[in-house]
Amino acid sequence: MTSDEIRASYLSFFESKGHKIIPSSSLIPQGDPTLLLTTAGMVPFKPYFLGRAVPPGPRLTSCQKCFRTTDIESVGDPTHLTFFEMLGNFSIGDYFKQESIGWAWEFVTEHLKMPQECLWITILLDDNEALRYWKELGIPEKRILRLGEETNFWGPAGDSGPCGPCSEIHYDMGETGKCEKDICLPGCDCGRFSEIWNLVFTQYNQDKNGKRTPLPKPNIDTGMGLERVAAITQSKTSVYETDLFASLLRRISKLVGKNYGDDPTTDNAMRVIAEHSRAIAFLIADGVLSSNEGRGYVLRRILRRAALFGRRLGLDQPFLAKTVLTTIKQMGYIYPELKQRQDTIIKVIESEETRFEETLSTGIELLSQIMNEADKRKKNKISGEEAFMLYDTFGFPIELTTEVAHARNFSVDLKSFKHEMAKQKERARAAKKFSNTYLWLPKSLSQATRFVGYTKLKSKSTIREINVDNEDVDRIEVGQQAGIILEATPFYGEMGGQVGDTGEIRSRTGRFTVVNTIRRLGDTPPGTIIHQGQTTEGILLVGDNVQTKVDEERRQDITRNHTGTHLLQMALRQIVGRHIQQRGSLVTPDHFTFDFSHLTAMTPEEMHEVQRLVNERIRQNLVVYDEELPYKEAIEQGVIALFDEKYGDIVRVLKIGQPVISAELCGGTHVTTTGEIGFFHILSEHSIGTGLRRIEAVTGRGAENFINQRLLDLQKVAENLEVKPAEVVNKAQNLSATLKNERKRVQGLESQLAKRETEDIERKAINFRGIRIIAERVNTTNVDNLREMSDVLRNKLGNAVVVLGTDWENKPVFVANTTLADYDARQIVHIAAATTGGSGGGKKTLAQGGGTDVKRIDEALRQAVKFIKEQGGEGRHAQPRT
RNA sequence: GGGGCUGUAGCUCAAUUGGGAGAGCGCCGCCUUUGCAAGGCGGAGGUCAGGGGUUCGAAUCCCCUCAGCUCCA
Repeated sequence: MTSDEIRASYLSFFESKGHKIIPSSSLIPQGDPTLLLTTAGMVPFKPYFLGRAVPPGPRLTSCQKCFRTTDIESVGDPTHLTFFEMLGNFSIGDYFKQESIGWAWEFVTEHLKMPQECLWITILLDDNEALRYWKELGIPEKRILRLGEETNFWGPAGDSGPCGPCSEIHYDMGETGKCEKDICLPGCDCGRFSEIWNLVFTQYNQDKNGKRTPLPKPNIDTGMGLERVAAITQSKTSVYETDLFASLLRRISKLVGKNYGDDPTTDNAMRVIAEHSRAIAFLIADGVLSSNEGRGYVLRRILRRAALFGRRLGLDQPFLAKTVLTTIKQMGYIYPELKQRQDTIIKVIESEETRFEETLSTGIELLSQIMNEADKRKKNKISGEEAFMLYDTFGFPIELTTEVAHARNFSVDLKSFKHEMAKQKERARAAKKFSNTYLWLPKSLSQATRFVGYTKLKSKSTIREINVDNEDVDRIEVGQQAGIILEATPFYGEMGGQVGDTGEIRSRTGRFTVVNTIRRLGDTPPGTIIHQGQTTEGILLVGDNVQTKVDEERRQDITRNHTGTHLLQMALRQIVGRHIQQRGSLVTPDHFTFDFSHLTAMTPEEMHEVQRLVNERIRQNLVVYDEELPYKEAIEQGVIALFDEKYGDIVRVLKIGQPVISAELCGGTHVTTTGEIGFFHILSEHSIGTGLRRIEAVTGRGAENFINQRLLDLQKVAENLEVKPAEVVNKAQNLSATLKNERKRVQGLESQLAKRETEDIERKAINFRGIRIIAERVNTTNVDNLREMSDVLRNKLGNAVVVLGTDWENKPVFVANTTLADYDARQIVHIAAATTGGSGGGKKTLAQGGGTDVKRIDEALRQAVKFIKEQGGEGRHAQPRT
């Protein structure tokens, strides 16, 4: 059976058992910020299991793309994978153990046609219920193993939540001859047994103390690895020999010019490249861009690892685009996102691969420097610190350090390298902070708050809950801070980047000022809306009828900015490229930011063009309206959805224009026609990380304020330059050119003056025991000139000690210059500078210094002369230095 | 989120405890010469990424911002 046949047969089998087929969701878990990547088939169904969202049916089945980072370093051996496909069937409070076990057996034996005598079962020690169902199917008890909780109990994820025993089906591939144990059974690591299917029976809820209580409606969650099953049905010993990898390995061996299977080390490297090529293609297709954090970092790591192993096979040119293309070709018709984003995938790979080449060559350069240094000291060891520095700061892989070092008979202290690594990890862990999210979880998980704020900014409602300091209360009085939940509200709770509303809630007896509105975490939209603020009058009670009123002006500012983000995204996609994807946004009353995926900085022309297009759309006064659609239908229509966002089954699609120029899934508030936005202006565009850019912009009143401020600034500049605003640019250009010329002219004049002054001073030289001493105050204010003058004087006079002082911006400055061996310019300048309350230094032949008291410059020079005479006073012969 | 490194002439990079901004290549001019990266002499080109601080004095030390590289979570 081919892998395509297995996939199709699994899904149709469970469809025939009343399951709804759910297409694989993104590798980026939706609505679950705690997970880096989708690691199991059940991840997209978690909200259903937790009762947070209504499933499309009680029985579901899927073939889910999965990615596990834990085994990255192990990839290359015949068994480990980072990317894999997981087949699964799920019961959400519907069927349980008996059906699950029966169907699993039926599918494996009748559809996959696996011989019964090769199949082994494991169950949890005392799970006699599961045992009974397996036995009823005719499986001999000797092939059913009872194992402990470490292998056969699942969850909870974290410290509490749903969990339960599991039961696994293992396949016996026959004696490998490699096993050294007396009895070889499932779970043995010799490779004889392959775990193909895990049936999880979630029947308990575990609380934080570890106490388990039975769930009223237990669930089923199963997972069967497609790759492993394919290996068995195709009678292969490794997943890499299946049809899933065949064409990839063929492509790689053609590139490398070596056969797969000839040499174990080569095979290992080829497997790494094959595995990572698949993973790279799927990660990028789901919107991951290479970066130095989070998912992007996972992508970068495997991409570089693949490139590294390619080098080992002698590939010195970028090659990953080619292998990844093979994957796209093979899998593209099952996962259309691969084909749709092919261009982006190739682009990302190529840029990352060349970047890695650069990293490697600087690393090799640095490493050989280190070794050259060590050679000089007759050492042939690279310390852990050095190896870690190469890795941590320059990204040079430790494997390469070892490799290059060994080639030159150097050893690497791997032990202390690991120690440095552990320290780094500890630092990162210690720095992990708690996010200051609102902690209150309302006790009554009643239905979501009805949001009426799309059309109204005032409404009547009833108080459902009040909370003070994370505890439910019945009433609040003046001055108390609290959170309030209403039956219905026009207040928009912070979501999708749009900040919460402010305003007030009034009852007959009190008034509450809302300073922020948020939503309860973990809810799928629309969620429970919580009004945060303070009682400003009287008292409010649970059950009170209230009048709500949103701060209208502020809301309208927010609304204009929010529609602005949609227009901006439309314009970016049209002008910069279809690959532009929103990665986040922040919409406040005064401005908004829009983050998007893009590899390079935008050009000024692009910015200008985007701005022009958005403003044109505003002037066209297009109608803005929303529609409610099933999620799937919306996606099929090509509506833009955010990757990280979790959407309900029925989604709100925000459209602009007829014909439509923009359609996005969005829960936010918007203007009714684009003309209301007034004006749009981009404030800045900059990088927020590799492949990520941020645009900051304003609309409406914000834009007006901004433009006014700019015009005012321009007016002031014009006044200062004494020209009309229109002439400011010319004037400024002229001024700076003039300034530059003037500076040069002044410098020329000053050095001319200095030259003349030098001649005057030369005559004032004192003769002293065969040398000439000059200690003079000069008019030149420029320190450079002072230095030059001293040079000239010294050269002209021959055996001379020159000290010059001047007043530079109301501060004394001194230069001492001599080439005579008996005099130290540093000491001389120090005496002079100290006299004026400062200090100085430099070289023995030329030193400079300064002080604070300009009135003492002359005194300082006298002190310097005195010092010089004392130095030379011992009658030694002064020797000119060469 | 927490670290490390880098930013100096058009390009590649120097500049020792803080004390005179440099080299090579490239560019312009002149001379010499016609042979493969020619030679000689002369010249232009710098807000030392930007801002603030410490200091008599900052490319150099401290803080912030920007840009790039990199590791950890």
